[in-house]
Amino acid sequence: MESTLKIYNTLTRQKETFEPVNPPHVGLYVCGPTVYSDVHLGNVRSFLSFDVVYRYLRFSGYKVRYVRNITDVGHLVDDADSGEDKIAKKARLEALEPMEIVQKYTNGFHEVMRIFNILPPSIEPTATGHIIEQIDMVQKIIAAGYGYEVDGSVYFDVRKFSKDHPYGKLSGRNIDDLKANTRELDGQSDKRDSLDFAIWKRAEKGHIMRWPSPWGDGFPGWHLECSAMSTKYLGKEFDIHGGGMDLKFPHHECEIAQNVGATGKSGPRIWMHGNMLTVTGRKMSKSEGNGFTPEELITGNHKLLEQGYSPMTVRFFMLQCHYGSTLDFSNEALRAAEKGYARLMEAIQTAGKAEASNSSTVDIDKLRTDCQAAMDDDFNTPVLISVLFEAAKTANLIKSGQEKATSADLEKLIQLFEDYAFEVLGFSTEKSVDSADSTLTPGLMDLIINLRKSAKLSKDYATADQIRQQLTALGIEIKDTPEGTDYKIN
RNA sequence: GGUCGCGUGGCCGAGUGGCUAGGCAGAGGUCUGCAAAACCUCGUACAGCGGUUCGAAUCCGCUCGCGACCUCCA
Repeated sequence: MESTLKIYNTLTRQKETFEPVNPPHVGLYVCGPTVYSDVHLGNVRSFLSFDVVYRYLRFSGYKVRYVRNITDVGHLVDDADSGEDKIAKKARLEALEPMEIVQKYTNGFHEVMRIFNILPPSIEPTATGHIIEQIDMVQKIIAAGYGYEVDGSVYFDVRKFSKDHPYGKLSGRNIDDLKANTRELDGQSDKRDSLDFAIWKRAEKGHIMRWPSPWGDGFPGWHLECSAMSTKYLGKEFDIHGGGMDLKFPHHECEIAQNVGATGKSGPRIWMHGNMLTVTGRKMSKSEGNGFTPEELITGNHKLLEQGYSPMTVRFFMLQCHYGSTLDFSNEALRAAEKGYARLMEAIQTAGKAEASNSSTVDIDKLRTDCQAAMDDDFNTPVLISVLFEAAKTANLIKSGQEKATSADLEKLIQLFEDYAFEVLGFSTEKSVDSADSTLTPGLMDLIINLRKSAKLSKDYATADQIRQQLTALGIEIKDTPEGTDYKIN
């Protein structure tokens, strides 16, 4: 397969032509959620970005194994090593079993993914399900000389590692700067050096989540799971690793060090980082408390929200921005997206109703080429959407007879929308599907429209307008066109 | 403080040496009994100051403003 896809690689800071390690297979790993609280919009943006990456790779003919983990252990609540496991803490607060917390928020996460039409990954491994693999990796790191045990905990020796291998390349740091700027934290006395990070942590008494290990009861370090699971399912060398920009350092930097330390290989060839969602210029984050749950977004029940927005409106809104740029949330922008999305979907419906001609005045192939070029250029969804709007305009012009298309061209146009709007961008039509009414409604609407038509023909505009008004009140929009009357249920 | 990034028309947001991004809002027009929808036309924007160049929003330098990471975060 000849690749025309270019991807911006954070590691090299440039766009690179995508060449899979083992074509036509592609290994894609994305850092998943920590399931100790509800996902917020910023999380959704990240998973959405990589959903489109996954979709486009598949669409381009690759056989993609997409691994997105569930972090159900290992992140600490407070400062690094002195803290208590986030999930364990939440469990105590809510008087639940840790795994009950994990299940609850995992379910919630899946529901949110479903609502936003984000595809499930090929494998969704959990950290707790890969303790053995993680212990194994710790042992390999120790054997390679980059790990040391202190009193039941194992740390990664960053300084020693950096003598043999580059450390900090991904995030553009050098260890001397880091050293100078590292905060001195309580409870770090076990470490030989403040740059070092835990890969296995001793469980104190009362710590609920614990597993036996060669170093006593404990739990895996925060960065280890991704290294262990990506290696297990995608190999020592694979294609793409994605995640949020905020994971670049230290999380991804540590992952690389662990990979090299344990396997001799650095893991992914390409690192992709999605940028942050901001609210009035500030990063939306859990700690800032400026995010919304998806439910609040959809219902509009949040102080920052002037109204609710449908999941597809949000999806469209986010994809109108490149994944690598920050995207600022605002009601005004979301409302603009709502209208734009509706117009696009409307035009796609229109394409299906257009009449074919004997000849064409439109160039659908050009549109398709443009769509591909947009996505090939580092998944440039905003440009793709702009091309889809051109296609939408084309559809409208064909329908109104200002342009002509053969039936073959109409087919191509419909297929273009099918491919790029639905399959690649993952939009879906949100019409309220009420199966019982779905056959009745068109008949009723024809009846009503014909009544109004009769009224209009007899110049009884009062009646005609009344019908229109009352339909509008019911959420049905009447559209008079030169070809007749159409309607749209909002 | 260290490292990195950003600043585009009323709003959102692509582009990154010369060729219309696109959406929303606004103005005018076509169509219509009217309205809506659809379509057409329109704004001639790139933080500021210098420099490189035949030519810069796009490259370089400086200034101002904003942000991210350096601590769990997508």
